[in-house]
Amino acid sequence: MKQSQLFTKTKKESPADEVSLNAELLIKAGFINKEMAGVYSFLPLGLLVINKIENIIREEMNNIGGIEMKTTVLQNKEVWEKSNRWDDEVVDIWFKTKLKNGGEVGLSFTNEEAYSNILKQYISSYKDLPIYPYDFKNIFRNETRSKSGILRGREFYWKALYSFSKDEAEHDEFYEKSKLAYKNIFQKVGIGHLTYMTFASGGSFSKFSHEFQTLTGAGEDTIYINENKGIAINKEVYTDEVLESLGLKKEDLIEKRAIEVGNIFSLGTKFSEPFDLKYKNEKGEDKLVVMGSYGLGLTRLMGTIVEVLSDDKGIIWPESVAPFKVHLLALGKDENVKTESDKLYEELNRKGIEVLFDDRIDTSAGEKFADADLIGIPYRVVVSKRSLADGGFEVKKRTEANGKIVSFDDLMKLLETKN
RNA sequence: CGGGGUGUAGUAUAUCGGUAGUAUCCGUGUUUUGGGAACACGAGGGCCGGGUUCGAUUCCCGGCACCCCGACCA
Repeated sequence: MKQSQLFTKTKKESPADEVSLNAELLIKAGFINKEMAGVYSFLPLGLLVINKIENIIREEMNNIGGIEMKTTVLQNKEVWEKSNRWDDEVVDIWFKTKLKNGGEVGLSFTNEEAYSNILKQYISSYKDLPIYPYDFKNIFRNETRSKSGILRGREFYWKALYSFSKDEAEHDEFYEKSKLAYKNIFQKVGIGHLTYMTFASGGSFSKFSHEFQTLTGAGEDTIYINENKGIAINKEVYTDEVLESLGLKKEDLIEKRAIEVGNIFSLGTKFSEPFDLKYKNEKGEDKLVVMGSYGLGLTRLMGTIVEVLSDDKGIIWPESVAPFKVHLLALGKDENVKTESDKLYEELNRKGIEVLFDDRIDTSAGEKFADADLIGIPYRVVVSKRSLADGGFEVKKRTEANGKIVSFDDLMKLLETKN
């Protein structure tokens, strides 16, 4: 993409109405636009990042048997009454509205009911199980206080998978697989080293759930981590009994602030009962389906990556989720610079290497450098009179202080290698 | 939901009970081009409603919006 065609512009000043680092950087760099408190649009650059994250998650979910679909945002009141979660006294984060004909609808804040209701039509035999449907969708929660930019919004984008298994054993097997898939996801998006699988409360569903918590001061949770074992305990279940059952000792744990980037739950028959979600086993007996839920907020994950990976100049995207792999800067109005940078741009596109080309004519070198640092694309390639005189193109990683001059061929070789 | 704070050009801010200033951004022109270039000219502003006052952007009341702390958080 040519930067001259990208309508977003970077901002020099930090927004006055945002304090959180993720919102500040993402707004300054032109990834998101604030619509109201806790509600953000994703601009071209932001959408590219979300798409990258989405594809990583999709790949991992498909690997463990997930099958993608799409549930609706508008929710049927009657369906939620079955599980007793329509009442505002029970769930206080509903956005609800009226239909013109007088009926009521809600905007989905989670998907258990929708999936249970749909799957009831298709599950009737043990031969139909297990199944693992999931979707990516926008979710709405009427939070009394949204905060921290895109870390806690009223509208956000998430992935939710639900497991439908014949029994506890089959459920447990998938549950363990999902843990590994989640670990892979966080590893791939570049925050694996800061993300701990954390024992947490299972709420009203089960004794425990597992959260994936990324260490950051911007987080909302306090967890106790065991660095050697790579696991943690949420403060909400930090008791002697739990420590003992997990074989952890207090003296090996360190208290940290963290943000929950994913959460997996065993649901048991909490939803299959009210929805009468049963199947016939081999003996012709009716059995309740055993369920699990596996959530992951993509927008929160994107915000977390920014919180954790940036410096005083801007964002430092891991290559796996960066909007582009290469930021190509053409400096000056020299004809050779134009010719060579155009040529390089075309060649990168031809090879399928994602590139943002700063082809703006009247923009100074300093401004282009500052923009490149702020936007945070992994590789910066400079074409200028000076670089050409020195023998080619200057390439610099966002994480490095100084670049080096390389020839056209060496540059292509470098950028073609998979990391 | 409890507490605290803030609303002034697109953005960031200053001052002020009496013609609202600066930077940036935007437009035009000239000179520039390796770390947010320089000069000139130009365009652009007081959240909404009420009150006090000769006069309110400023003071008072109400509303709305936004931020922060806490509560909450499948």
